[in-house]
Amino acid sequence: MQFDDKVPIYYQIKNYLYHEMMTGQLKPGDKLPAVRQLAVDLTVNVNTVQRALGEMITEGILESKRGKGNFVTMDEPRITQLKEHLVMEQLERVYEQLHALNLTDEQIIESLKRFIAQRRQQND
Amino acid sequence: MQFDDKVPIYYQIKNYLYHEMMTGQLKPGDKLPAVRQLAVDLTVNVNTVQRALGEMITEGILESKRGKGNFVTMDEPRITQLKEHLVMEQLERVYEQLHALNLTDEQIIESLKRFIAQRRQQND
DNA sequence: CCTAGTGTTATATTTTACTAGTACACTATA
DNA sequence: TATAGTGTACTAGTAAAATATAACACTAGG
Repeated sequence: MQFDDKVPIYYQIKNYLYHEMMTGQLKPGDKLPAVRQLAVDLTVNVNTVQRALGEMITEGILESKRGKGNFVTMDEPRITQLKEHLVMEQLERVYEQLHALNLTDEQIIESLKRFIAQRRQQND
Repeated sequence: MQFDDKVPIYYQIKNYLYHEMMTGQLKPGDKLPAVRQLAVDLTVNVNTVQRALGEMITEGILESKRGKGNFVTMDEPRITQLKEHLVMEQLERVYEQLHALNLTDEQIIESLKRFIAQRRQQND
């Protein structure tokens, strides 16, 4: 896994795991790889992995069973709820920032549309 | 001024000054308050102010005249260019994050629209 | 000239976030 | 009950950010 120096590794690990869950590669009830194994796979320290998992456990999205492993919660609504929360967080941040740059609501929407259209042409 | 612990103070100072410029409270050619005055106003150290201003000078958005003060550049296209750059930065970040949460391009646009609509009802 | 006001630079210190190493605690099972 | 596999906690090292303090450099005006 490639890490971006601008943001903490543990945060990127969380994002990675969120992504696995949102794309269904990690399903409710699934067991995660052992923390030491994850640490090896991601070439980071066990504590860095633990830091990420610890926060997700606090969020109620993972459950840890000492001696057994870490598991994705069976509480599916909790997962949906988390996703919505994460989306809202992102939207609030970008809205606040663009609003601070003196863009109107309409300009914010338009700029996002243009960005995505432009991005499509280039990549996909 | 209120600072958010999650992001460096010097960075928030930059954002504050950007905002002042984008909303026209700081116009091209305007003189900024003295660094020591800014430090007092913002209750931070002179070096922290200098760190923010230094980066903005490197960006070509501010000009410093030793013994006189710091001034907003007269190069208006540079300001426009910077604004576009800042907007793009925000859009790229939010797009990447929401895409990672498995939202399609259309869903991303829709969620932003809904967010703004909802926000309008509550506040304005 | 001298002085007050301005930006600039340098150094040391403190604080905090992040990461790492290591030892501890629990579970299953052979 | 021994052992391998698991999560957890404690402690320390590193780097970035912020501060404190001071000295330096330029400008304008008396």
